[in-house]
Amino acid sequence: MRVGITTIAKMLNLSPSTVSRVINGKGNFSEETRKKVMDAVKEMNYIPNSIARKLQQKETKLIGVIIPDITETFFASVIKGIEEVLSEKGYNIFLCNTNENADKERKYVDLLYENRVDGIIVATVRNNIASDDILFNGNIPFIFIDNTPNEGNQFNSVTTDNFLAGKMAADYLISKGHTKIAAIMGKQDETTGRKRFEGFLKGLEENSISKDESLYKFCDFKEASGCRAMEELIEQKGFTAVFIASSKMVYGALWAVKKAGLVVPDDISIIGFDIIDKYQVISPGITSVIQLEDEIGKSSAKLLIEKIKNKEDKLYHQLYMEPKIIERESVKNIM
Amino acid sequence: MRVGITTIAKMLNLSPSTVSRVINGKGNFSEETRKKVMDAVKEMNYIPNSIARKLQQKETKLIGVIIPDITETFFASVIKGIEEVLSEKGYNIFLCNTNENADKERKYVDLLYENRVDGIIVATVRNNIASDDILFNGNIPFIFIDNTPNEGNQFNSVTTDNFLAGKMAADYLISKGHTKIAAIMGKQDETTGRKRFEGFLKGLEENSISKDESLYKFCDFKEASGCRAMEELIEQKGFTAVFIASSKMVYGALWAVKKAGLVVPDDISIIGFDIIDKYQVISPGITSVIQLEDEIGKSSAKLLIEKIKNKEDKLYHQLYMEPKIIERESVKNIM
DNA sequence: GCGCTTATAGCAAACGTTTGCTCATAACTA
DNA sequence: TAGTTATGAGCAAACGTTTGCTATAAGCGC
Repeated sequence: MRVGITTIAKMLNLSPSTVSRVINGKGNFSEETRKKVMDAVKEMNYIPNSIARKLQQKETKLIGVIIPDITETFFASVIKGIEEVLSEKGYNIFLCNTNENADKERKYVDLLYENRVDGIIVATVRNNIASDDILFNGNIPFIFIDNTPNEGNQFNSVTTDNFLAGKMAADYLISKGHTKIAAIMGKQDETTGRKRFEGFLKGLEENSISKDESLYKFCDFKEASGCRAMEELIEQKGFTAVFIASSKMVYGALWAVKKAGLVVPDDISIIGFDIIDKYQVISPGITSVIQLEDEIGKSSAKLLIEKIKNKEDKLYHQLYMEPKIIERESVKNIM
Repeated sequence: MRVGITTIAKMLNLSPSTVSRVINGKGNFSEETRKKVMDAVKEMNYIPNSIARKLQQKETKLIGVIIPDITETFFASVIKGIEEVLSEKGYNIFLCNTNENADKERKYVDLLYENRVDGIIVATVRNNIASDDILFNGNIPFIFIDNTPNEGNQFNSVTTDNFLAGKMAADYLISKGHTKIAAIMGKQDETTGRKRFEGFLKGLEENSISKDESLYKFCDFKEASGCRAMEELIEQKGFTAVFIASSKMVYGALWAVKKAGLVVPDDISIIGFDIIDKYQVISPGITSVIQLEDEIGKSSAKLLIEKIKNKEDKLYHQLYMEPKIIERESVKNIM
């Protein structure tokens, strides 16, 4: 039904090889045949079959992108960044949304292998990937973003410097005079969550503020748990500021604050995480550590392409993006 | 380097065909050879080559999903819905983010054709697709979501009933006693924007409220234009309520309201669009018409799969999802 | 004219599967 | 016992390209 390169060849009394060469513009052919072929291509509405080409070339120009939840603005922005550089370089995205399900993630990795993608970018929800996992043993280049499982350096990654992010949050609050600082942290089995907390503690330590374990709540990054944590803190008392390590937990926490009849920042100062809120629809504006989302996407895509072009290069790159703080109105200066 | 079906066949003194049949579990083979093959598969770490399989079967199990901006929560949610049903049915997503660029969209369509995707779901930014466009003339099933270009019924689509949405907004405001109603509308060359406005006008008409063209501002769905429109309206005066037809324009408009020192809903009542805000971080909460985002995703995926299974079926399906209104605190009852 | 280079284009293998057909053998059926 | 059916497995074509190698003819220097 559909015309292929051979159909055209037959029609023009040429061999498939010449037609192929004309279409791809490589090799030698006369201007005359070039024109004949191109005309036929147009007239017969020929559409190259990438599948066949990919089989031949052992290159699919497809990149698997595995993320937990495309609905989180962070990941959406990352993907946007990825797409931008990928499409420019002729690569395309095979999208895998895992719904934060480790099992689905594993299956998607298998699928990507079967589909012979040229590379993989993965924001994993697995906290420890077995060293005999296909990811580590297959020969498809891959980059971890956001969360890096496992210790050691045997992989490439692009992440925010979460340790620094946590430290910056502590430093900031301290610089505003706070010393009784609570924290609502994400999962500690993920590097994203753990490093933020470690950095936070480091910030306290460097400023000679002693730890108060009772003020640190560990949640799952989601709204509901942030709300619950804040409720507990409000009941406990004994703090003037809170570092909340994800945007969703901030939303949940704000809800708890409102329900308790308290006011930010008069009663409680808050420094959040990933609160972009470009048009300040939240009031008071929440001062927040933010990650450079699309930079993470772009950098990971660039790094991956480098790895693909240069497969023998066994060097491991681990890129850390510096976070920023956006000052808004949620932290009271009590100096 | 990598083992294929033939490598295994050779190793076991079998023919590729039997190996293939064992792996796919179709055809006849003895339990003995089944075991031999399966063992070899495991031991040699055989990974099927989907590309080869796809070439042979003329089926890629790939669905092209074209959207303007994955960063908009609406599209992210739609995609999530799509992924859910697609992955369950063994299909995968070839993601195309067009950045609202019609040209890029066109190129992506070509690319999808070259890649022989089994189907396409497209939220187009093109307001009129030529009738000789490949989409309409190729033989790949496709579904429009969100925005449907062209008149007529020669395509499948899944969209919110935007006319109804606009009408519901008008009806709601009127039911609260408002009669001087402004509107900040999106692009009128897209059905999404136009139908919302038409429905809105219909609502006025049915309630015998005469039109006041000066109160209707036409924007581009984005924050900045929403802000500007609201500034104009505030300057003009002469209204008690506004219908704002996109979430981003609501954010922009709120900004303008705040800057003008006015208060919602005391000075201005607002009914927005697509304001999900599950945890009410915006205050006052914005009453809003909302679309069932993931339902749109799921339904479009289901419909597409149906079309793929049933290519001869030349029936066109146009599904309209009923919007909902979420009542919050941004509309004052002045009855 | 002779050898040599260069420009064109064809041949055929390869990429890794799937599948219709054939074939041999074993197992029934009457 | 002959004829039919079921079972297990191989052959080879096909899917639509790309590409290394080869063949032919023309162009050129001498």
